[in-house]
Amino acid sequence: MPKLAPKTQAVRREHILDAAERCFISKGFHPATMDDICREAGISPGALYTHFASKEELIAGLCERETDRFSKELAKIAEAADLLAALRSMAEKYCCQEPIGKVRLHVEIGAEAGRNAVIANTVRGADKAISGSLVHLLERERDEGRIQPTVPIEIAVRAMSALGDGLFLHRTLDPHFDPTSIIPAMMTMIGALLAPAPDLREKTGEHNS
Amino acid sequence: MPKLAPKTQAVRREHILDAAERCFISKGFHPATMDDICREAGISPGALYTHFASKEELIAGLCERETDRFSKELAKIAEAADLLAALRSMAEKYCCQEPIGKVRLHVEIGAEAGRNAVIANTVRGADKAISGSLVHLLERERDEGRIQPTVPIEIAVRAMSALGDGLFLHRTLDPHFDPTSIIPAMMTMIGALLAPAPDLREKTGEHNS
Amino acid sequence: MPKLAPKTQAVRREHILDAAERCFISKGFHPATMDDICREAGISPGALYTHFASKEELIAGLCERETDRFSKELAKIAEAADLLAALRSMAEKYCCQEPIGKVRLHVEIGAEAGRNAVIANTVRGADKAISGSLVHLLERERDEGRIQPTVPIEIAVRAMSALGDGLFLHRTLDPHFDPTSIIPAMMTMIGALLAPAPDLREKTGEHNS
Amino acid sequence: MPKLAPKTQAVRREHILDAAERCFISKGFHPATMDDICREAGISPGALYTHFASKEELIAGLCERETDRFSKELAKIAEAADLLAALRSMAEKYCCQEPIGKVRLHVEIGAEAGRNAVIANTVRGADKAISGSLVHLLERERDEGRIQPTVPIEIAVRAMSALGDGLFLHRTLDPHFDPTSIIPAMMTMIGALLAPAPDLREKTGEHNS
DNA sequence: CATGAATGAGCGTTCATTCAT
DNA sequence: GATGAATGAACGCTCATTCAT
Repeated sequence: MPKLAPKTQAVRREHILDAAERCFISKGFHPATMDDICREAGISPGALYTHFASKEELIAGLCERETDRFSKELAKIAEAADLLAALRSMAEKYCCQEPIGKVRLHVEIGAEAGRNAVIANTVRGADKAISGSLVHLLERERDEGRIQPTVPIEIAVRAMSALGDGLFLHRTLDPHFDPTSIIPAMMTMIGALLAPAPDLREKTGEHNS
Repeated sequence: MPKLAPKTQAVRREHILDAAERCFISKGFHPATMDDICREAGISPGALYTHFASKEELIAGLCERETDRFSKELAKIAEAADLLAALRSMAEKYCCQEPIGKVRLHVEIGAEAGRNAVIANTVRGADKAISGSLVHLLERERDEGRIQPTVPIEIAVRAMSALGDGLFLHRTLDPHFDPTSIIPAMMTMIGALLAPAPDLREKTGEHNS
Repeated sequence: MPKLAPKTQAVRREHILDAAERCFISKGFHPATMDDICREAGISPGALYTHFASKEELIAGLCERETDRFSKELAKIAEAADLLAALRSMAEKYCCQEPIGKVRLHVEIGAEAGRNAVIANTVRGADKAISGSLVHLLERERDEGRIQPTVPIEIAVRAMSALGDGLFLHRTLDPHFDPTSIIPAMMTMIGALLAPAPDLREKTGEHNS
Repeated sequence: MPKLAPKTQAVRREHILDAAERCFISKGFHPATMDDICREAGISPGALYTHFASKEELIAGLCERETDRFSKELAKIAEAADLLAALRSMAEKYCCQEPIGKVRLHVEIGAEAGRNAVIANTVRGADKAISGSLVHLLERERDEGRIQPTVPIEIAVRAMSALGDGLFLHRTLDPHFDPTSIIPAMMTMIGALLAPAPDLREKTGEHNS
């Protein structure tokens, strides 16, 4: 019996990942059992384990897929002429429009990464990919003279990313919290980061001294 | 053994909470078992359950304790004359000096809160207490004319808090990440939030239109 | 500190027994915990254990009390002139009017007796006391010529008692079952037992051949 | 390991049921643990739980099996020409020959049914099946003129069944009690029930008025 | 390759009983 | 005598993973 055609393999993987995602979102990472996922995917445990060696590989797979998807959207957004408008779109997309179930799963994966090196590596890889794109985008902007040359880009990206992730945590804790309400404040912060106001630089402006 | 003096009771509770915290920090919330905690505290399961009715009450207890401690430090810091300096101290204290184990636990509790209403309520209560203090602090500053009257305080506090929590998530994901490196950027962002630069308000200034 | 006055002792015992009975009836023998009983009685476990050395002594105590009460009622009923009418009263009292909670407890105690010699002995003692009274009653009836001299009294009492206990089991299994509906049939059976009809003796009449 | 043939499944179930029955009989329903049963059956807890979802399903299974077996024997006995002889056989079979362990378990299940609706339903179903057969048998006898048309069959069956169950309770309480000694009395009672002696009907004859 | 029955260590929690105060 | 905190063995059940078919 020859190996399954790679394409079939990939399709099956996606199918399982879909099922796993639905289960993780609806029940949570720990409460969802491998049997739940098998049932959702309509396959047997043995079949699942030929594609993913463990529960943690399932989240690893989910992370990668999510990163790919997000990177593509990010690339599209990055083509916009106005940087701040593009960043605002990203914030709205990522922080506000993401369904609460995915937000919760995202936080659960973060928590899990703190204890599990395999997951931590995967998540770190995903973060690097996305942050890397952003860094590239900002470097281009800087090189083309659209943002201050003194802006510490890596740090700015980290701060922006932290802000977004923090919003995820807040959405997890309080389902009534409406993230759109702080988009303006976020833009103020981001704007300040990328083009520090001269009058503030005397008080707080360590990052470009 | 007549009723333990309330003080002794409290001491015992603290003792158990200490043991639980050590276990949760070293093994994680889910992997740490009630037996681990009993062993660490040197008591029997029955004794533990006379003080805490369940594993989730243990984290509730930990949350409350942490909130109390943090609130006290916050109060002390808030007495400083210079608001931005005070906020910087807080950021350093909370985002940078917190040991990585506690940071991880903090994120795990956040993740758990997304699935468990009891924990969610506890954490929400803790957040409210701390955010409330910050709101009061900023309102006083505003009333005394030290920050712009147009600043939307609740939102600013939420954004600052999200920024801090996001840093926690980043520390969890990457143990090599040094949070002190973005304190300056954080201060830029916070400074902008509390006294938006006029030249940015045209571009991003929705929050005080 | 001198021993508690015997009377106080007895009062306390009754009080505990009352609480235990309420708990056993409402929750069942196994599900009711010693703590439930302490709470119901308003005393501490230590106090309970000075009066009853174990959970099984509690049911032993309950059995004895019940037997005493029932014996007294039986004695009163036995004074009636008409034997069959008296037996019918007893059947109604014991099989029909007993509240379902007590019926259930009675069966639970029977089940427990099958595994626990202490309880078995107590229950056996209670049964003996009651059956003994009935035997005496019937012997008197026989000696005074009111029932056939050939009736095997011990066996008849056993059969009557089994019939009553069986009804308990049926009430336990089916809460909708109305025991009054079979009182007439029971009386037919008891009547036949005490004065076997000559025409039946040819077919079934071993017991007085 | 593809799906086990239904037959193999059934064999496995029987094997587990056998082990459970041995454990319940030797230790009692509550004291016997799931681990005891696994050890007795030579399987792991997980394997047990693929066949029976809980401890209570195990007794449900035992009840059904017992009912099936008993129904078959009852059917065989019912073919006998002489009704009273058949009933006597049944009484001997059911009340006397049943080993004491099974008798105890039977009573324990009855006690449990008083507190546990799932078990109560199962037992009630089993009772209905058996009583139903008896009712049919007696109706046939009546229709063929072999017992009085006035006999209230349902009630008679209930009374006979209660008598048998009561004997179970007595055997549980007193292991030295010999149930064969009251078979004759039982037959007298049953005989009276099915063909009430005219001379008794004036005194006790409510059931066919 | 798929199947699904089986594994088995381990979980959070309970509760009759004890005994220092 | 009373108190109630403490004990600790035990329980029913779960579930990620394996492997014979």
